[in-house]
Amino acid sequence: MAQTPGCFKLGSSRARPGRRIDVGSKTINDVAKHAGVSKKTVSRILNSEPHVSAALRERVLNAVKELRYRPRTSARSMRGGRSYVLGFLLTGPYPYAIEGQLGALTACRRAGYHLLVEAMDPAGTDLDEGLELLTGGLPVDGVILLPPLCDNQALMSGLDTAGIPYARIAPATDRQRTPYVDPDDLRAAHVMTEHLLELGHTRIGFIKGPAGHLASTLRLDGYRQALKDWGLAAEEELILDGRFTFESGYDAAGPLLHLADPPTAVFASNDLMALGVMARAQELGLRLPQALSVAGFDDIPSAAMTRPDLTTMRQPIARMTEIATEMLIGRAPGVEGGARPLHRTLGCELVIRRSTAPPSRPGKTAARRNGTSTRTGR
Amino acid sequence: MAQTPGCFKLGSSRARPGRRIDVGSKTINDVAKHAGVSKKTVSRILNSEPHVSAALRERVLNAVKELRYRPRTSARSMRGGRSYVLGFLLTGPYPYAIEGQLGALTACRRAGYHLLVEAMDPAGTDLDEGLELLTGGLPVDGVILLPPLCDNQALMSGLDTAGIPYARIAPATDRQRTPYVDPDDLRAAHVMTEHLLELGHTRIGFIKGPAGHLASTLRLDGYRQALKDWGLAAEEELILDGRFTFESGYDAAGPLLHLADPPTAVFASNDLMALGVMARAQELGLRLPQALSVAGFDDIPSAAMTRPDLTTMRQPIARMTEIATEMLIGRAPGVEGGARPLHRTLGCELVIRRSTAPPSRPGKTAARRNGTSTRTGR
DNA sequence: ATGAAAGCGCTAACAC
DNA sequence: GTGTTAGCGCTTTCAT
Repeated sequence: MAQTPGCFKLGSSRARPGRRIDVGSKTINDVAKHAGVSKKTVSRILNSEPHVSAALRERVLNAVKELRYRPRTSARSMRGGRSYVLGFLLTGPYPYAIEGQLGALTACRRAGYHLLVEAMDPAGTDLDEGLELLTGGLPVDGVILLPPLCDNQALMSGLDTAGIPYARIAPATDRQRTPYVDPDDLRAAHVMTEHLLELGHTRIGFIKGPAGHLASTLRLDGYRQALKDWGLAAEEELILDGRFTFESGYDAAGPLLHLADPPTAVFASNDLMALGVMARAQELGLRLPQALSVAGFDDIPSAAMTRPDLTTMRQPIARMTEIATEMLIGRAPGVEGGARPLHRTLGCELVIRRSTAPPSRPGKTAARRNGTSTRTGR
Repeated sequence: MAQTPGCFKLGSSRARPGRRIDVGSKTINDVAKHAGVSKKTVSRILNSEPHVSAALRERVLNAVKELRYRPRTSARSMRGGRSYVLGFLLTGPYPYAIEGQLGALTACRRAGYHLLVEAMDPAGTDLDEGLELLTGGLPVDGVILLPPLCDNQALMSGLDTAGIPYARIAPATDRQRTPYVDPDDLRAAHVMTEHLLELGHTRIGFIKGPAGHLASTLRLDGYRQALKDWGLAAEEELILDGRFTFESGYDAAGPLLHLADPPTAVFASNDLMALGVMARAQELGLRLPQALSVAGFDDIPSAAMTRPDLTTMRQPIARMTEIATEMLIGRAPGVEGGARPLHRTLGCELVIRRSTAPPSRPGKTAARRNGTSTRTGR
């Protein structure tokens, strides 16, 4: 069979039988000796505790650098209260999960934390097992919750009971309960609607998301608000139900496009539905964007790859999780974090592609209210 | 400011100041006392070491269950050689990364392991920092390497030096070096080409992947092989270069479709390029699939969401990482794993959608060799 | 402001 | 087969 050097133990000055993880690594004792101080002093400095003279601090920090010393997390978490590990829960193969992890990792690396992923059924049937994983073997200092887990009551209660802090991304319920970061859906939908209005559209269809979903509500509100700001009445026949799925967009497009006076543009409140609308429109023989402008929300990878490519709103997923992670680390036990804001709302970015264009049969021009903006939010 | 129950410490019988992770948790001492045995016996049983009587084993296992005891990973890894943590390296927001994590987690959970993610620049500029993360703070017992990291020589050498085992997914180089799992690209491409042949196509274009990429080579070989099996000559004018990107597919489609005798079908060796081909074809006014069949490879999410939706090959990413993880765990230090196979090749699944159909202007029928198969490989 | 000693929960080594 | 002892690398007391 094949050789597998990747799997053999490699020797080292400190290697002992059965100890692979020690390869080349220094301990706090080595640093203390090298700097001529006690272990405790090194520890104090590494944990930025008070009562250390600047002189010693520098000496120790130098020794740390020279020896390329990194404190063993497992040893720290034995005596101390922190594990320096954060949990990231995965509910399924959603592309935004990776982006979220990348953001969380940015914050983790900066703060010397690690990120542990665990799979968890969104329905929460394996809740107990999942919680045990988070608290049992390798207890985490905190958890980052993305939709749909961020609105799972049972999970949140379980975390509360276990005493594990958590920060949420775009939570729809119980918003005062924990720190969270969310996108400015209302403003973003407003901006997108204005984009369509500026193009000259006045009959703009809207496909809603599932009821009870906060983002659904906010995006619809933003749409209504923009129409109102431009002196237009929202016509209810142009507002259809959807469920944030491709199929629901496809299904809603039929009735919408068969209206006696059909819209010249459709704003689907997420990309999946927008793609569905485009698919249906093309099947009906409509040329896009001439016969129909379509706009989405989310900027999923597919958005850039259909023809015409989709105008949409990009959410700052990575930034949101990064900030949420910072909130979590700032509030981890043993760290002062009282001054940090608990909530943060981030703007979205309008990505104009070729699925939106001026209408070929323009309606009466709407009154434009103000200038163009590409960034929404603060 | 808002209340944040998620962030307060909760009391517990064993809670001490600064120790949150102990909430409600039992130690090996509790179990030993409860079962009336020594710590070591419990330890032996939990680590399935030999020399324990069945009677004690049961008693201890019962105590473990009753007390809901889970050994603290940090304590185990202090004394023992294992950390019970595996590393998963992220190079960017690729959708397959999540699928891979899910597969790895399946194997991890089964074996009591945890999965730690770290971001690593595919170019390897932060290689040292990344390796330090893997070996330093929370040392991992092994790493799962997906493309493109699985062919990064510097990274592999670093892991070898650090003595960290790794298993790879679909490695292109140095295949005898470590355990790996890969898809049967050759056979899958053969099956896809046959699908097109069975539909009646005889002029089938092929868009290659980047040179030096093993999958590129194998997929091209599969295509050539199938043509040959059907008694057709591969025409070089139908085989164009690509780089596995949407743009490269789009670019290659132009020359291909402007040929004097253009193909009636195109097999792009990945979905991104297939989407590019479709986009270009539609811009040229071709109706799909009537005027042109397009097939891809990978089954990325977008494949199901373009119109017509894309016929493609689904790779068993989750299964592959699951198996790779098992290889890794089986070979982790302290565990016997000599008998396990080091390499494994998995079949892909042909997903027939509406982008492939019989040609509207059929060429001379090719000689069919054998029956249809949907599953490739073993 | 600094250091010495104790001990976290577990497993390796060595008794018995 | 089973128990005892020691100690992993760190942080916490508590002394100085």
